[in-house]
Amino acid sequence: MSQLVPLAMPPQSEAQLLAQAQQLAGLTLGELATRAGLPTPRDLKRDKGWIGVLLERWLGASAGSKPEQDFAALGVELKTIPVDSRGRPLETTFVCVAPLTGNSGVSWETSHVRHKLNRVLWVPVEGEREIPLAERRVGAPLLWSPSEEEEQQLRMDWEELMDLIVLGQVERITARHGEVLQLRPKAANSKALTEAIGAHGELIFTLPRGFYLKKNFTAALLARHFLLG
DNA sequence: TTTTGATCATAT
DNA sequence: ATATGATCAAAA
Repeated sequence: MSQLVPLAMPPQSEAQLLAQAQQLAGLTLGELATRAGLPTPRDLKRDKGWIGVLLERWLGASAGSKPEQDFAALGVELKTIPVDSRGRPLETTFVCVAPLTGNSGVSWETSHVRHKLNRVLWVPVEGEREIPLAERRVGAPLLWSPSEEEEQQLRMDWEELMDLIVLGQVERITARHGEVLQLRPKAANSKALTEAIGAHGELIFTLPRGFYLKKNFTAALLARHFLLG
């Protein structure tokens, strides 16, 4: 009999990671926070990453803001995803910041997007704002890697977006570009600027951007899990 | 109601 | 400023 406690060390195998995640399914965020010794905020307005941090603790992720996969030894990334009562995503999923300079010769194969998404533990969490944060339940986890079709979709969008960035068109990119992967601001606020390439090859300053998975993509991946799994 | 653009907290 | 964790909220 193993008791329900946060993993004190990183899991040693995918099986151990998945088993721990499965133990959490059905429990509320309030229970998990209490048992992890964390206070539960009234809402997420000023604690947007709180659920992710809470689940990192429970699953023994190498804590904090290291530029690594959450489970470096396993090559696995953790993503919590807010879902509605039917299991459909309520938000897009941030993947990583987009490199706006130094992109000569970059390829999909060596991209940060592909690396981050190579292996992901998805943990759905009830996300409707009508449900008090402490009462929201954790769902069944899904250990996922992109199918050939999914990788192809991601690669097409990534290449389109990166082409525009390299050609100095970053400021013409909107969230409407891309079928499954989009580029949107990822910054503290609209005054934070970073270097990029301008339309005439010059250095410009623009908002930092991030790659996000659109809801159609994550919805399909979760649906496949719930229908087949 | 849904999506796009903006934003919040923390550590380094 | 960048990287971690994302959700908020104005606009369409």
